[in-house]
Amino acid sequence: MTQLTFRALADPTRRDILQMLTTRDMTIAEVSDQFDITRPAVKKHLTILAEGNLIQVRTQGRERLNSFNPTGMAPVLDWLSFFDSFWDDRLGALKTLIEKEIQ
Amino acid sequence: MTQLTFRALADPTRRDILQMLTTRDMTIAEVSDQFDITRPAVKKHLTILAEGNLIQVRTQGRERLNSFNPTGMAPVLDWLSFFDSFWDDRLGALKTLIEKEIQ
DNA sequence: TTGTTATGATACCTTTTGGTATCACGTCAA
DNA sequence: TTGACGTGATACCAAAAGGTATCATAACAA
Repeated sequence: MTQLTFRALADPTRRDILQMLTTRDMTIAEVSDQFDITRPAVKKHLTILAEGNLIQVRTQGRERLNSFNPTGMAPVLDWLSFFDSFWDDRLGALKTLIEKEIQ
Repeated sequence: MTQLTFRALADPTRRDILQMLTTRDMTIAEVSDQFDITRPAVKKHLTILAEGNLIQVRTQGRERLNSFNPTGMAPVLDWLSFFDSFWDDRLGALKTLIEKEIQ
């Protein structure tokens, strides 16, 4: 669902969390340490990110490791591609071409 | 402000309005005709889109024409470019290269 | 001038959102 | 086994979001 992805990206804290998770997988506690909000608040953000398919969670003992899921960004990229011709024709055309070539 | 752009894109109605405005400039009344919500509701959406710098408004007599502003999407593209290496290295590199060439 | 039309602005309501405090539960180590 | 630790879940709160109804204002036309 495209809406769940955009919703997940609408909050600045969640966007920051997402960028953090690109450096390494983290537990909730580790993520919480980086922000001035409580762990339950971070948990809520992670839940919304998971609903938007932007992170994946795997259990390891009593820890739960959260990792960035690049695939989840696809709906946003797709939606944005609608506007390709507006910001630059050449770039848009090339992007389409390369994306086709990849498959 | 990046946040104002993401906030503007978070609502599905606003995203639809934006796509509509790529076909032609429209007044509030014209936009309202396309949705099942009242004109004041549409006005609110247009205000938020304007705050996100995604549309521009010009007065023409007693009408106010709303037009899509492609430049406003830049903060989102910039933020997304952070993840370029994740979804495809070749595409990301090429994009950066072309963007530089354009300037 | 007067009525219609296009729009802006305000007040108000309900739901969602972002946050805290708190408790319950499973897991690891001594 | 017992205590500490990491996490999930729930209840609750204030603010923001999305919506409607309604009124005010400016411009066009007869």
